[in-house]
Amino acid sequence: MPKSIKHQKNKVVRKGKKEKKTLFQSPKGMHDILPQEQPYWEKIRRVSNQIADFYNFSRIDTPILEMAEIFERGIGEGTDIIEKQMFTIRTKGGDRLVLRPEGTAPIIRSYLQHGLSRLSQPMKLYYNGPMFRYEKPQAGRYRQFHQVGFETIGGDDDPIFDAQIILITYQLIKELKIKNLTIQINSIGCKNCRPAYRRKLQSYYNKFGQNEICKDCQRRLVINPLRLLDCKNENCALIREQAPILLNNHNLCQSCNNHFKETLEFIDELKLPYNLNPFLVRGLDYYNRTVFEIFTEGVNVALASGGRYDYLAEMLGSRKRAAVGSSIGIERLVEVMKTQGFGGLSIRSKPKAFLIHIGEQAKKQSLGLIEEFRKSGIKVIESLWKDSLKSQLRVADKEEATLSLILGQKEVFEESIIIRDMRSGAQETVPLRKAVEEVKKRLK
RNA sequence: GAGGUAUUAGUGUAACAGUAGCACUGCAAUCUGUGGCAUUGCCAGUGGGAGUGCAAGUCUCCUAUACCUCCCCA
Repeated sequence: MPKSIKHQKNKVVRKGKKEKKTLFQSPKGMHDILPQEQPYWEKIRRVSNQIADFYNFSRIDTPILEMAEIFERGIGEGTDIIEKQMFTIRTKGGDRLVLRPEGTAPIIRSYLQHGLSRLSQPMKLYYNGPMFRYEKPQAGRYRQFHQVGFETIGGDDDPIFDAQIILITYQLIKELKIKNLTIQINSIGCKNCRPAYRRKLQSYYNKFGQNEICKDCQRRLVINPLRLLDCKNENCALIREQAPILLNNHNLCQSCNNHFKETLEFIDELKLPYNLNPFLVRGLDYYNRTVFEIFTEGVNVALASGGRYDYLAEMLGSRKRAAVGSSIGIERLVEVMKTQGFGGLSIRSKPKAFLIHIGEQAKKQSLGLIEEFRKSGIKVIESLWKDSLKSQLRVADKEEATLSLILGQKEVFEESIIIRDMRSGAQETVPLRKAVEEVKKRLK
């Protein structure tokens, strides 16, 4: 029989037998956080809680959904986040709700709504939760992602608040043993000086023809001139070299200049590794003055970013209130922790003892016996579905139990139990009613 | 939103258009009262859909997802 026919047969048989089922997947750009990844997340939660507690930041949680307008007013109509990246829901009552694309605007909304400005100022708040942006996913860029953020709201605009936000953001990342961090920092001025600078920049770029400036920059020139400074195109980079810079020539007004200078002085004092980056601009409209991003070596996206946003409260219908904050991308941290070999993380505590049963009677008593140990705070695990002593011991070994407790037919009859030291292999039979006490003694 | 690459058991990988293999993991037996080692066996796979062809993991198209360069951003 020729091969070909045989193959054909096989194919028919295979297709006839198996109807292919398409399994469901998580939505595009949205991921499960599996048990083996949880230790990283738990570590980040723990470190951020500790840092927040030490620096006296109180936790705040706001809804996942907010009125769309909060972001439209705060982040800015011209930005990608608003124009293309919001998941929008229309309620039956006609409200436009969105899955929050970031955490700061909702917090200001909450701060204003609940009159937190009447408590002692500044209000120091932190949050940790999922954010949503409808965009094309890539490594380090997801449709659902998580941020931890710190906000200092109210009081005056003392640059020491800027420095403290930068410090704790930096320390949080450092605490996770992420190496070679650098802080990029810049000041983007205020309502008084930025418009003039923006015009200056526009007129500079307008000197160049369409052939000299890339398409993106031609668009930026109209929509968001500050972003011109950010372009990665080679020609544009050349042009940029001669561009007016905010930090020079009194492009920043006197008060912004002083504010930035003082901020840097505090950071110098802390000896944080920063670079003055006059080309750093942020995509969100609400920023003014200090802006910063934190990077680790070898990753070209920021792990964290933030800045001052004194106008946000005003944009949301209140009066101007000094505020500065930061947000940290948890997925990006996890990714770096993995690649930089942050090992040895585990959430579950190692079991102290492992209960092995042999025979029906022992199996019947085992759940109750484990409860005795739980009451005494001793972690006892088991594999009660397995019947053979061997396989139960094998599991005990794999789970790295210190002791094994063997309850067999003979022991049930005698009301005793065997305690086996898993390292030495030494074992001893003790009365069952003294089991907890004896295990405790051996665990010391 | 624009271009590009990839997708083979749970994981990591191999296969010139011609028998889908290996390693780890898991399960089990060797060994129904003593683990780690070992041996043997078992479970499990070409993302989905169409096309070309005697024959498709391999070629073509569509689709889904992931990733890369942009846009933008945590």
